[in-house]
Amino acid sequence: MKYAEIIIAVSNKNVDRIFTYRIPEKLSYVKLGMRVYVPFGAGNRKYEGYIIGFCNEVNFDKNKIKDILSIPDKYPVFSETMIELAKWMREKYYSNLSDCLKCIMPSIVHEKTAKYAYINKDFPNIYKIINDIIDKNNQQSKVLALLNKYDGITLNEIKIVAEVSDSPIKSLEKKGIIKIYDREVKREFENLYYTDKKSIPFTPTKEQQNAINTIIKGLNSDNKKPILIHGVTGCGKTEIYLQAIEYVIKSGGQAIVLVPEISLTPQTVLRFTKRFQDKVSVTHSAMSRSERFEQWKKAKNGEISIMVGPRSALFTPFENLKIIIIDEEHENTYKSDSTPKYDARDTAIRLCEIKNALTVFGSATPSIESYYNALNKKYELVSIKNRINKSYPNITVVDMRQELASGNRSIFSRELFNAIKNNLDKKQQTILFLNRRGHSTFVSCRSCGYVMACSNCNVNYTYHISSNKLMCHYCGKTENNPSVCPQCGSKYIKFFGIGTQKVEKEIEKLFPNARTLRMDLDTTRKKNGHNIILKKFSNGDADILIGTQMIAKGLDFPNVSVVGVIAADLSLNNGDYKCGENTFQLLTQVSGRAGRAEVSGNVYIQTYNPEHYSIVFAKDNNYIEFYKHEISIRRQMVYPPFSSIFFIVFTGVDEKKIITNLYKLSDIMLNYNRKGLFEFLGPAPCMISKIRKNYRWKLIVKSSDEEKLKSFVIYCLNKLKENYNLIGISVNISLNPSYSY
DNA sequence: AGCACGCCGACT
DNA sequence: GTCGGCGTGCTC
Repeated sequence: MKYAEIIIAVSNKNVDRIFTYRIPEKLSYVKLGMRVYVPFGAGNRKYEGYIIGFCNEVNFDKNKIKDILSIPDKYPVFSETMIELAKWMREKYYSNLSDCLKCIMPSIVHEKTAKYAYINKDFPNIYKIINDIIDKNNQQSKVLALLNKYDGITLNEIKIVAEVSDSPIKSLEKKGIIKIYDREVKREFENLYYTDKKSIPFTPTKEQQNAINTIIKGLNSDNKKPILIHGVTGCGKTEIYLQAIEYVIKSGGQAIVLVPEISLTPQTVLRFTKRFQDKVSVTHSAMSRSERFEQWKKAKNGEISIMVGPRSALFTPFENLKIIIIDEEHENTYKSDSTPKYDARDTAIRLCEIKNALTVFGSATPSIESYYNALNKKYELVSIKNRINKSYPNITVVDMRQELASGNRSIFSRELFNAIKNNLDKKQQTILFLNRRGHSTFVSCRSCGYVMACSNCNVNYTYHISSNKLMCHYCGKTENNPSVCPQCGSKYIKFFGIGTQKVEKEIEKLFPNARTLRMDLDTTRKKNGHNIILKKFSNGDADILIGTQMIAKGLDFPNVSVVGVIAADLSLNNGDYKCGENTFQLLTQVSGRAGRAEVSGNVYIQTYNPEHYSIVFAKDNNYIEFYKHEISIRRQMVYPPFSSIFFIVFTGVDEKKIITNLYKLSDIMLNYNRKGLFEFLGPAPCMISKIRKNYRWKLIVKSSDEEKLKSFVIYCLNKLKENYNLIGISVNISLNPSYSY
């Protein structure tokens, strides 16, 4: 072949296409999927490129063709399969091919650099020159004023904050007033997982055997359907995975196991390393790039057969991939929030289609979408109803309205208080859970439990301290903050806002002798913070563990017999159509922490909404009834899976500018929505309406036709870009995001 | 992304 | 007229 078809490693829609280069004689060994360096653009600047095809003829001016410069690696960094997968991701997640390929490639090869600008202090009389330019009040002065304040920021930040194109920055560099350097972001690592004594397969229960048989049948079928294993907590799902993988390995196949987050599920991960020892490799976020690259090479060379890791482990280059297992399928960590915004579940299914492999999802509380797919025969459903050697905890729902009526204004109900007290006396451990997710506060009545909600959206209002107003974060509607409850007239209607620190202080006040540990974003920020806290707690160095949802996941502490949910309402009212689902999943998970071994468990769920379906069905441990209720709401409100929702987010320092342009976009969309195929909500401020001086507003578009929706949104965005100047606005779009923006 | 081209206003 | 600054369009 004379020419190579190359994707340039530049993240920009304008260059998101194939460029053809000549293969020089000395580089004739070049292979598909290799990285290359090529001259590109008028300056023949050296760029990285990826070979995605070859050809002998071109249909444009041959004089334009340039030669490939060099090949940096000994082997291809992705296979034909991965190129196909990347092409699919480009379409599905509205991104460009180079970003998708970068995402799939081992991370060692794409150095993460950013361009930083600095004031050139070696330049004679530099500050006099700077002040002269600032006085002239031109584009360059904006750049310099910014650099004067924050020396050494990225070019991207300058462009956004100072609202300039790159021309004035370039001019300043040419004059020698500023300098621009590439700087690399580096990471440290620590090896946390090692192979221990080999574990031996258990004899499966009837239900486990049935699940294993279904997987084996699926593996041997030509027409593979994804399998959803819906199994109650503690039903032995991991053993099913282990035995299915055993089968795969025996027939020479390879397996990928995705887990939500390694640091939060160490016990599950150890089950894999114990069973398969050096055949298995684990990747996690604390690993260095070179360490991960080692694992990548081992996988490529067939030295390992199993990869356990977070969603990025999906791109492990196994030649004989036969199965992808996604544990805790409902977790939102399976959706990426950086470009390309892929969903590991859809992407796994696509990869399995290409590879003729089998996808297996597992969860005690499957996502509504997945269970819907299973009931509609898109997935095969396997249900496991019995726990192994474990009884269910006793779950008590405590009505906090009655506590208030009885004069108890503490954050602990009398029942939970007594349970903690007794547990301390018995020297058993307690977990207190507070879902402090999201920064928003909602307004509710402490007498009757009424929650202020938007009539348009069936979504609760968010309280804005600055304006003392209620606002719907879906459609933008505002209302005054009521002084009395519209339902019962009580004056105890106010916004909610307690955090884990407050819970810790209360415990110290009420139980001065109790030893407490707090686990949340603040206490785990430092390296290995999770493990230190968890180890202390499992060693019995503390009586009470207080934490956010990070303590809800698959942890197993045999001595924990009381679990308290301080305010189940916090996750019920986060202004998202998924909040009912999230609450049910969270309560089920948290309850699973109590009484896992000999000790029987008691769970106390404190709430102002004891009759809310998410709480009622979590108490009864009844996923099926919960699903029926939730799916009827989704159908009625036309939320996923009955529609697709596009979030368009504008971010920028100039709030007025992002709002006016988002309204312009909304006008364009309304104008082109002649057939009424699309439904709009907003513009409205994002959940977190300002991050690092950048305001964030969103527009939501809904439709039952995902393909039409996608092309409509892209078409309208292009119209906006053609007619208005969007400098200083960063446009972010994503489909059915898992968290509310 | 980053380069050249061509337009435009300010200044000799 | 000329020069520097700035937006725009193209890149195998």
